[in-house]
Amino acid sequence: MSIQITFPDGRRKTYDTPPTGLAIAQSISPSLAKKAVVVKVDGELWDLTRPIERSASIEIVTRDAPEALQVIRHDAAHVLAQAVQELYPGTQITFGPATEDGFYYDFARAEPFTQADLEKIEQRMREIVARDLPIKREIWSHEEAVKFFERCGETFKAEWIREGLKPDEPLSIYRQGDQWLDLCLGPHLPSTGRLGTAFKLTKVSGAYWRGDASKAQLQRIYGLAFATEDALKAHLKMLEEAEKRDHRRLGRQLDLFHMQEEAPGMVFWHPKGWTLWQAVEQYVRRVYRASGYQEVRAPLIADVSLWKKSGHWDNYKENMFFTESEKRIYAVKPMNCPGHVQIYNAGLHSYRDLPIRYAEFGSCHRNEPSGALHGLMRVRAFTQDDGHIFCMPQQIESEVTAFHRQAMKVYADFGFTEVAVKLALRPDQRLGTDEVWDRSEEALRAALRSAGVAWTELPGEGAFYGPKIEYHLKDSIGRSWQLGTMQVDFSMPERLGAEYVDEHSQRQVPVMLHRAIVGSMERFIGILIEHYAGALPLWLAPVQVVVAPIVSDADAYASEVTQALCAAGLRAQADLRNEKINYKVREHSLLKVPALAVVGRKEAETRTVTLRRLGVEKQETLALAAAVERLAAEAAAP
RNA sequence: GCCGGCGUAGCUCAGUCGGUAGAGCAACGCAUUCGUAAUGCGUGGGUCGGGGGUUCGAAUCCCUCCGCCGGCACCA
Repeated sequence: MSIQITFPDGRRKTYDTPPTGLAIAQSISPSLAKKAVVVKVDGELWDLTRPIERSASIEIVTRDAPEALQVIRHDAAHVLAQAVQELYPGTQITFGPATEDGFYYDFARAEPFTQADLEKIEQRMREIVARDLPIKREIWSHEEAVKFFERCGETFKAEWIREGLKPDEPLSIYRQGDQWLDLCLGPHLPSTGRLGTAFKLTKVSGAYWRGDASKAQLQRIYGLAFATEDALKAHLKMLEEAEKRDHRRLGRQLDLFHMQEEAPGMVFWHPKGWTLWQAVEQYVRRVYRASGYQEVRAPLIADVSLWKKSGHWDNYKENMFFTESEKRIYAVKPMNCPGHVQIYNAGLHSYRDLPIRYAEFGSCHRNEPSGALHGLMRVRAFTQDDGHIFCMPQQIESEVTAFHRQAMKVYADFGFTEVAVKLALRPDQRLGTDEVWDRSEEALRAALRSAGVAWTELPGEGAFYGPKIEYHLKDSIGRSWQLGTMQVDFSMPERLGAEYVDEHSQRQVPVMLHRAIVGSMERFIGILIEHYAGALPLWLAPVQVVVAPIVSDADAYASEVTQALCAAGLRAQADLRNEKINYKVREHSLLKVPALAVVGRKEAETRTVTLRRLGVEKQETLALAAAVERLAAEAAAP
């Protein structure tokens, strides 16, 4: 028997007996063996202790390699599980994967874990690391594994093996020390000591068994884990910084909006916040016009009969608000599409008129589950930059690609470049035949293909009336939110009786495209605030310039400067309070005002202003007219 | 909706063992006119999220409702 191992540099070595990754590393250098985490065998990550029984190319993965992190994190989850079972006998193990910054493990236990428990558990984890228990991989048969876990009272594990895994496939079991083991795909570190100390348990929460709300609720423990202490520290620092960018905190600090108990999930916009809103709205309105949309406005409530016809009653009523008057029941609109179809239906349309594009800053109410609400990101009352395109099937692709280009331009104008594109496919609860869904999904794929973008697909996540392209952006703490969307809908136009007359004088049903770029104004503004940490670019800033006199002798001139700035279309304010300039600079800096125009006696005499930009200590003194001109030019919307 | 945590002045927060609520900032008043991130002194401000209970007495203990926060589920 001869096994040929190829190294990354192309060198080869022949072995008589199957070597392990650890042995190979050891033969290269003891320090490499010490740093080794796993071994990559023909591109696949293997345990260092697993014999390599065939010729292969290998690469030793050390703890500083990016692939090492997921192994370290996954190991941390297992060490957590062992610690919990040692401390709390009777607790069942379920699943515990690595996450983006650490790991979690779900346990079945009647008593929830407390913060004090977390400290004890983390302490025990450190002990398990110190014990440096060997981690060994074993292969068990399906039947053997089910029996074993049932005998131990691990009913969740046993259920998973019975229902989630194929009976004829052998299973890998990882034994950690003599006592503890878990079913796992691996790979793992050779021993618990290699996990290191750069981990920290962070939070507990509930989680449903197999992600299903109708099944048992488990106790999830989350942790962070990194290769080094420094990396962990850096991550904690990052989280602290992210908290300062939180739009809920900044919304209060910058006096943009508030929410209160009487209107959960609904926003009270303050003057400054509404100014920001208007800046965004006016920008989007220009986009509407430039891309051939006609702006419309539909009622906020309509008789339920309309929502029964549209399919919302059957598919969406859990999320709708209702109201009643004179024995009629009305629904508060959760979407704008049926309203736009009514406007479309008010006239007769020729195929020559298509595509017809309607747009609306559509105010929608959705009765979202209370636990889903989250600042401006997830609300119950929101306004969409909604639009519906009525077109013929052969026009779908060009409409979708044009929309895509427009959307990417809008995101770039607001400073966003990292937009994730996803394609959400047919959900279980839906309208229309499979054949129609095939067509709709393929139409969107074709458009994305021709736009030349990369996308990921999300099976089961489409709207009940059609598949959708989703545009996602991340908030300050890395949560991803859907902003824009483009959806193909072959169902609703027919249900609501939309028609056009084709070239043969025959009535046809148009296709409807649902689209939004910023998505919800609320969510978009939340993302904007976090993206800029409150320091909005000049064109969006609620207050663009504050004119601050140094002495009251300059008050009159300061008012004149303010008027000149306002006359040039700038949002300018004078700060005539009897405060020192230091105080004013500090306060307006904290309020993230992008430009400060300081005027003292000197400026008043020479009719100049001294400009100071947010966060920049260097100042520049220039003639009043020149300053106005410069700021006005800079404040122009893209 | 589910699990857990939290709710005290406009904001950020303290409040011990159940003994009748406090700080800083902000606000207001007075003084100060000052050149780039906090001028000084003084004053007012609270149904301790709502309701109920235990107790001689509740911010504090118990029940319940509401909201918020973290996660899960949901998310056109």
